[in-house]
Amino acid sequence: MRVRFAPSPTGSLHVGGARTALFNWLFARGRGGRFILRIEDTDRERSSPEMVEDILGALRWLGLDWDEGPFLQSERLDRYRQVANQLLSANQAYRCFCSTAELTAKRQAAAASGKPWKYDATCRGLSPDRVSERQARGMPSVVRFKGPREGEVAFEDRIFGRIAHRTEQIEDFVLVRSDGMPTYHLGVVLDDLDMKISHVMRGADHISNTPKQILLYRALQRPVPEFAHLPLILGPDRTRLSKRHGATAVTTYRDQGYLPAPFCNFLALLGWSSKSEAESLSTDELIRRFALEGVNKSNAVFDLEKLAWFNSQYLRNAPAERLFPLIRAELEKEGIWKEELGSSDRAWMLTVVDLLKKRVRMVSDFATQGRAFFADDFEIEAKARRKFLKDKALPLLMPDLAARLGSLPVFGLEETESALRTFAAENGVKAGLLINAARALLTGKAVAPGIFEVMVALGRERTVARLSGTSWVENEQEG
RNA sequence: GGCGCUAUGGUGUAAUUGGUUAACACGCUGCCCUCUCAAGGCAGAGAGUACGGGUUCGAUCCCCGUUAGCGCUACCA
Repeated sequence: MRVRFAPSPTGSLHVGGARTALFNWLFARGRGGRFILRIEDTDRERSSPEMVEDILGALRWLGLDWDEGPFLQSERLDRYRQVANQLLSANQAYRCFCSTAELTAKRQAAAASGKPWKYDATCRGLSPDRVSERQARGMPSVVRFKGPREGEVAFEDRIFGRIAHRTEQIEDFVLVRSDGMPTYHLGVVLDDLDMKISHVMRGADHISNTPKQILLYRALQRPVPEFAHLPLILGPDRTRLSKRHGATAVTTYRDQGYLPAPFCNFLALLGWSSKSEAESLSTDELIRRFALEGVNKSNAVFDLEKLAWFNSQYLRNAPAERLFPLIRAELEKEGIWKEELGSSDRAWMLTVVDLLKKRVRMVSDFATQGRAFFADDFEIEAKARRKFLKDKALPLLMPDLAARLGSLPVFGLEETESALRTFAAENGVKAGLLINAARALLTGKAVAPGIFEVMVALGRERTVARLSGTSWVENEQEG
């Protein structure tokens, strides 16, 4: 069993492409097949090497490793020309000299009068003499497939079932452009043939192209592979996902702090169902369960909320150890990484990660939401001030509380809690008032882990320093 | 316009391939817990399966039509 993913490098890898790649990969990994990567870069204008790099990078990030390739179509040009010539001499293709201008004029005329249009096969019957005469004159030409004029092309799609077209509605499509480059149709079938692809799994936007390709297989007298077309991924407005809908490139999800495993998990469930109750599945489970039978036919809407949920699930359940390198990268990005965190303070760092991971949605949140744990310079966010630092009694109470905590013989969870609560009782205020004020002062946030866990994590020294500091007071009085 | 495909709560999907009070997850609402926010627990709203016809004792499931959406209709893939 051999499958492939064949993106064209005209843009970065988008979520639809990633889903196609993932399905192919899951299919191969689940049944001992080979996953081949091929780059369809025959469109010179729109393809670029940078995009090839982007795509490879995105696939690596997703963890979709390939067994063969990447093969570039631009390196197989001789092969396409050879077969095109073979088709030409077998009278299964012909040279067409119609100019783009002529063609578009005809097409527009047809459209204007509401008539359907397909290439009118003007050059199909050209005599060999005329052809060589025109070529001698240097007239540019393309090679068109000489399709059958009657009959039917049908195939059994593994997902959509039987799909049939009448051949007369298929035009004589172009195989080789006037610049000598093959078109998509020639490229795919030849590559899939040469690379011995057994299952062609791709987006449903190719479903109407398949009959053309089958005609080519027939002309070449080669067996047709299995086809499995995948429903498309749409934006919230049910139109095809595009930049209009926000982020479509998988690298932007990577950069935003999503993790590959939950990202794949989410993608896998777009158009496919494991038929199990649990949806949060590891990559291994996805591999084990994936089957073409579970793929459905209708297009799916990309739901960011659910993706975020998968991500937070994964984060919450992941061992701190595994998250460590990712968080380190985020801290470096924020400029608050310190070498000790990787050595002497490593164990401490892991406990902080365990503390934070339960209420985080993205990896980047560790560096933003959790900044106060790793750095002493942090802002107290406006929301925290507003919610927790307004009380007039606070400027007097907090330094005293700090002193009380500072004098504790043991600085643990229970000790800090009972110290704070008795302090509150002595001063006739609710513990919550002090707790929340401490939250703002210690973390700079209105949202944080349990306050005594925070204190213990920060340690006595930093806790006392932050609680007794008074720089926040003036700001409050102004506001 | 032509051709093709699809159609279950707001979203993703289920429903022993004709027999269920139409299920699960995300999201949403309320309550509990509580030091915030999550998480967790509990309760709940939300679809009668696009619409209309058939077939059948019985249709989410089979057939036809309509509508809508999507795809293809390039010397783009």
